[in-house]
Amino acid sequence: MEHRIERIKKQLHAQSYKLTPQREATVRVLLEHEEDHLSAEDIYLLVKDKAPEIGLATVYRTLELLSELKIIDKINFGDGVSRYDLRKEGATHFHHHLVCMECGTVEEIVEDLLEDVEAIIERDWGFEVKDHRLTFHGICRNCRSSNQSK
Amino acid sequence: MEHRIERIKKQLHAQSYKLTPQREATVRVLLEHEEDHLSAEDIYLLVKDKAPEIGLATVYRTLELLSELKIIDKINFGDGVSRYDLRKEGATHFHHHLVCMECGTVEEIVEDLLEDVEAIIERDWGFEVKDHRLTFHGICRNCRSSNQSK
DNA sequence: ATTATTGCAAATTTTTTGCAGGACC
DNA sequence: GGTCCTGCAAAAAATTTGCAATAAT
Repeated sequence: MEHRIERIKKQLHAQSYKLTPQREATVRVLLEHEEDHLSAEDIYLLVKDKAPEIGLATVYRTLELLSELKIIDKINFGDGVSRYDLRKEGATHFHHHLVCMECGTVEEIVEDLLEDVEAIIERDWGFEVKDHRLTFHGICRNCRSSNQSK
Repeated sequence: MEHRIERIKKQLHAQSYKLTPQREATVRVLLEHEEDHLSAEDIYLLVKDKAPEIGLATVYRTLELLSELKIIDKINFGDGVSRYDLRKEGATHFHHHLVCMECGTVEEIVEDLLEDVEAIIERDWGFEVKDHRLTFHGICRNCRSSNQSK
């Protein structure tokens, strides 16, 4: 945990940004909720516990900064809200998501799975892939088995 | 063009919705701009040419209805706006997109490409895939070649 | 000192809702 | 007559901006 904060601090410093207390509090919330997919508002409320004087605008500004530095990714699951997701350590590509249409759970997939597809895109479309967003919508394992027993 | 309107009309009637003049005007705009990825506001402005008395709220309501019936798909490329994209005729899955980070052009990919990946998701995660969103971010063919000549 | 960063309030942007009036069986 | 649909205006939700005050180097 602490070493991840250190790493992020270095990434900021490398671009001459500072890890201010507000930014650190925000990063800590993101680390502590790595499994979740929090909105700016969600994050704001959680950060307030650590740093009650923080403003919502600062949270937005911090999230934007972290996005630019590719420390987090902004993602949208179709409700009107942007959500923010920490990149996995050392990952160059954004991970994938399985959104259950029944219970709303979001599962993460770290495996690449797109190597072949990206090769085709580069070969047949001449498009140089830098990043991707892949989300599957469907029914998760849990909902499937509870449906069956109905 | 006309037969596609007819088809959509039938799809609406099948769920006992009507293809009102406002809805038809909206669908026509979508058909005429199939290559583009218009926002609700964009669509509103274009529909006003055909049906000047239409209100923005009606456009939103129509787009929502068409989304529910899977005639169009709502998509978000990371700017703050939702965009709407007609499904290709007979397509069961949403098509993919290549977004150029340099010129902003959005290219469409109709080929499935995800069959293998979806099989893995179903097999290894027990997740029943119903639909997906796949967007690649990178540099398009055009920008790559003009970069090279610099 | 200079520059980056913050909190607050106000402004903007995008989308949704309430409701009275019309259209359509 | 009842239901679906519409336009308008107002409201709500999400995000951004301006600016004066503060913190860091």
